[in-house]
Amino acid sequence: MPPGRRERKKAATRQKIADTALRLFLERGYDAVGIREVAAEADVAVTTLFSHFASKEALVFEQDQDFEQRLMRAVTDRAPHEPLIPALRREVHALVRHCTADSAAPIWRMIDESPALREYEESMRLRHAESLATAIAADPDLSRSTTACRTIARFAIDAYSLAREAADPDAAVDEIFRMIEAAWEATSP
Amino acid sequence: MPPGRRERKKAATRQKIADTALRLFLERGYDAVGIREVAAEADVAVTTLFSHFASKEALVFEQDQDFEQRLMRAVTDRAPHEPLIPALRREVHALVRHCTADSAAPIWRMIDESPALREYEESMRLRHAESLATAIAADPDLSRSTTACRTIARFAIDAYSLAREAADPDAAVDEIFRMIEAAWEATSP
DNA sequence: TTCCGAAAAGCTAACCGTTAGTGCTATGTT
DNA sequence: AACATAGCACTAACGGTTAGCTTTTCGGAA
Repeated sequence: MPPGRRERKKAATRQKIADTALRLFLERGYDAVGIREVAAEADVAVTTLFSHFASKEALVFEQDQDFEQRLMRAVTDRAPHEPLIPALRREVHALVRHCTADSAAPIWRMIDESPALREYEESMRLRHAESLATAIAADPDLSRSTTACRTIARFAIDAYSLAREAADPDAAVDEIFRMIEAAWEATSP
Repeated sequence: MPPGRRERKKAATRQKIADTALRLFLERGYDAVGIREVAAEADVAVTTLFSHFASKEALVFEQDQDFEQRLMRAVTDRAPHEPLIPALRREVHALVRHCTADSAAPIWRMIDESPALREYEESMRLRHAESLATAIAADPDLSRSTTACRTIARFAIDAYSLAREAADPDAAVDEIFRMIEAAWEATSP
């Protein structure tokens, strides 16, 4: 059954809000644009805006679920008997490249300049680390302690976060993952 | 010259605000107590409260600078030629014990129950990691890359954060630091 | 001692993100 | 055709935070 008119309209409203918000934020700065302004420009009521997005920050990180699912799939969908760490490294490489692409630069500059957005992203990363830890703990090939799984998941997210800020992001991913590889091997029986 | 009356009064006001806030928060819940209420109970104006504390959350994490300085001193004040990782592990052990002591339990329960406080603490941890990374990078005995220093600092903070939530915090610190030790050795030439 | 400049504290009034309450309108279903 | 419901709008408010301005209090110089 194809999506009905109702769902299409809802999706369109959501998209229009997100597009309008991002445009205004990039034009005039995140902090300088109020929620009431975004709603007016998108021609919706403030309450409608908040029925689509849980907070002002969520307007910026619209597709953060992609991020989370890609990390988990890097673990669950990897080839049989492929070791964990290289699979994770490959995915983190891809994510970092995606974030450091020239087209994404203005958005990340905006995020860096707003403490509220930075805090929100930090919080998001922790959620992602928890999901990743669950995926790792669920793999029967690995069978490490809960603490080891959560630790490696945090380390992988740290790699993403640190590499994004490094002068040479690609090299930073490799450098950090050499450390993560050693940490992971230190947990095997 | 000993501190004058002015500074003593200022410190007393600050302390009274912090004590009142913590008492009210523990009695009736962080979210259930408003800033105006804290100010009234401490007998100060709201603006005075905000001249002493940057935010409502900062009322709870009053002495977070202690935390930051203890971590940095564990690096800078360690015995000559003492390796880095054991010194860090010792300090993280102490910090975790301090936070998981019975007397601190109600405070951490309150923090766990409030998303705003959790986010604030996450943000604090990142700041602490940056300070720690600076201290590590400044040690001439170590001479690792900037990325390696920042990575190890993050890992140490992760250890603190993860161990605090583990069933056996002491054992978790040891387990995670075995991983950190391996990661650190993977960076030596 | 007296007086001045500055720091601390106060008051008012607002801004901004967010939510509850209520009702209207369009859509999918019977 | 009629009903149930999801989406949206509007108003009004709440709570954290800040700007602007006045008053009090202290430290030191005259």
